[in-house]
Amino acid sequence: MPANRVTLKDIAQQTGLSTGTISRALADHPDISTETKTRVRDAAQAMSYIPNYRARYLRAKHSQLIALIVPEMNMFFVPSMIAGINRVVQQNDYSLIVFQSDNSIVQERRLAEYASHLSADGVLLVLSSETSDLQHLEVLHDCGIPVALLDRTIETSKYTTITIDDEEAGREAASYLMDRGHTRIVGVFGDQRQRISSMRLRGFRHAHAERSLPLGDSQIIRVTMMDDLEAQLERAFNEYPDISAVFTMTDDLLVHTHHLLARRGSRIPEDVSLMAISDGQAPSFLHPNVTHLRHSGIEVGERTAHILIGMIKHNSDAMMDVRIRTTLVEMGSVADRTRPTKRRAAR
Amino acid sequence: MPANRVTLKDIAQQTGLSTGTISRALADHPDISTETKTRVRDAAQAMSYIPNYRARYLRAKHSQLIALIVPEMNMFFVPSMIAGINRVVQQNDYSLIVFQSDNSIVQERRLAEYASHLSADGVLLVLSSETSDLQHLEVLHDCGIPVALLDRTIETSKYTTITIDDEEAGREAASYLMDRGHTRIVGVFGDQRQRISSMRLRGFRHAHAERSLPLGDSQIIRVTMMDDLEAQLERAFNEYPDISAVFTMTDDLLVHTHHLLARRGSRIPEDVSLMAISDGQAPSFLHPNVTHLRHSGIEVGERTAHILIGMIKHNSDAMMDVRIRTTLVEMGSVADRTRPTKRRAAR
DNA sequence: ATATATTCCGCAACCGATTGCGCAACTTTT
DNA sequence: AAAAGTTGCGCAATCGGTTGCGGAATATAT
Repeated sequence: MPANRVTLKDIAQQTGLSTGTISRALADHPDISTETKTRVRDAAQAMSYIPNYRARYLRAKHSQLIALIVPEMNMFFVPSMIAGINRVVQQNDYSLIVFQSDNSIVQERRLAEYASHLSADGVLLVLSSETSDLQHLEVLHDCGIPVALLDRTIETSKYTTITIDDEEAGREAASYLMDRGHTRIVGVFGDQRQRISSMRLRGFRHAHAERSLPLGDSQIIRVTMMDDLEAQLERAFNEYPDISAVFTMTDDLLVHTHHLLARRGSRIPEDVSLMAISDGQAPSFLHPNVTHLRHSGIEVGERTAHILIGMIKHNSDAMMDVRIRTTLVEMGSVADRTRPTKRRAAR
Repeated sequence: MPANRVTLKDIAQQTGLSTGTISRALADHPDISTETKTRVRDAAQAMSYIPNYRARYLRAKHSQLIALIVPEMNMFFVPSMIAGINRVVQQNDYSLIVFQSDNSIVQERRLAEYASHLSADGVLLVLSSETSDLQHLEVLHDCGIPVALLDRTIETSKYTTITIDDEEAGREAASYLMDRGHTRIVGVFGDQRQRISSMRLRGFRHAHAERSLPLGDSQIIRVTMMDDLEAQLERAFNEYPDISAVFTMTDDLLVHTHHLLARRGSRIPEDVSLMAISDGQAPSFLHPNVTHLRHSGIEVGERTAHILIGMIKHNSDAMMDVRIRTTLVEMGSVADRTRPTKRRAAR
């Protein structure tokens, strides 16, 4: 049953007033007497009136809608990021509409257009892995819809971006390990076409250069297909018997690497130390807990949402480039090789 | 810059036609000549026209919008469920709008109302843990908006529900362990106010009853705060030294339990076997991989979306109760105690 | 050449709510 | 008691499309 919705007109008929009056009464407009207001409100209640936002926002230029486009619903990071965004969005009386691009630029374009069709007030975008330029976002720019890119992005001077300080995180992770006497470290990185990967790798390289440590090709693992990881790890361990630590760039890579290390019988941290960049969830349920540079998905989400809403409210077109720093969380997956005895103190 | 959007009227002015003609031309209406159509399309293209869906759907009674309300963005299950929903939704030219209730019934009510304000064509709902009755959904029912409850739900004869066959899964898990000689099993369950928890526990109990196996109170762990888990586990192991297996009801509980078992030095499966109900992600990156009864989040999402869209299309008010069966995935975390030698074959 | 049928497009109402303007009725001022 | 000011509400335009109906221009039939 379609159950045709009650409209202002229906209430008007019922109460013998005009739709304009009903509208104002419901909106608590000062022009309407208190008496009428309560009468209207009661009638609306009784008839179970439901406002039609599509109609309302047809006149207004805003829709109170913020669109988020993510490449995939990864189990790591994305959920907490969405949670963060959602909180801020709801606090500011917006609604979040989530789209998934399936890592396809075609989809991404389609969704960006769709967001404009819905007249979203702003768009949050985590770029798909296929995306190498931002032309398809001009639709939004043309409509005057503010856009903020977060997490996975590419170089741009046009759009506001909010990212982890990826290069620094990569450098810090490697340095942390080096400080503890690890000189041969395997780095596990993602697809190099993504800025997040190349930057973290750059930092990793940088740390080696700073200390003039050699860095062999096989020490750097670039994972495009997760299936390749095992073979590449084996190759690295074969080529460099002195490997004492592994660094993984993301949670995804961490859990897989952790599993492969366990399978090959490497004890952590006795045989090999492990370190990651993570939001802290995966490290805390792996055993032993994994020392990592933490970036909170919630924080990234919240800050991004704040920034976007700021752009909407102030109609600002200014471009920002926000880098969020990571914090070190030591959890016992890294052995200190500078000290002769490496037994961990019992607590 | 607001950059006032191009409307049909603008194109009409530009081309010297009427808005009605523009609308029909863009919609490929047979009344319009091919020549005019191309002329209009070119003009629209040149002026970078963006249709306004709010206006379009103001007349139509449908919005092509499906709302999903989840209690939280759990890292397990929810992401894959959303992915499944999203795929079907997009395939059918709907858009998915995701809301998060933060496990609060107040939020849930608010969001249900909001969905009606947006005139969503359908609502998908994973109940919050606070929800004990479904009164707050009547808004939707009154508007004729079809609703489907999935995953976490409560008993209802009014709304369509799509769930895992929870009781059967609990029974099967326990039976599987018993078949392998485990007679003292610890079951780790969630909040008993949730149907999903009580049902899985019921199945667990049922399996014990079937074989007339004793089931002590401490064998059943009910986790409301994750912090309590460790103490309860310890108590169980102290009280029943013959515990040989642990069953966890969800991924969440699995990873925490796995971590606690590792910390207390229990080897899996030599010392204690481990089994779960899961969508298969967590079991595959824990070591050893965990044998589990698998329920695909994607499948749940897809089937639910299909059902809801069916309800929308056929304007059906019929209530369904769909149970999705789980499938056993053996991965080596369960030892067979019925055989004298328990060494696993090397591959 | 007149009548009938097509083709192609414009007119205008409509969806549901918002809002500027105007006006009657009532109150207050002089 | 007439003028001025308030109060409370209705009228009607408007947002941006969609669509039934009608009608002019052209093509086809008689």
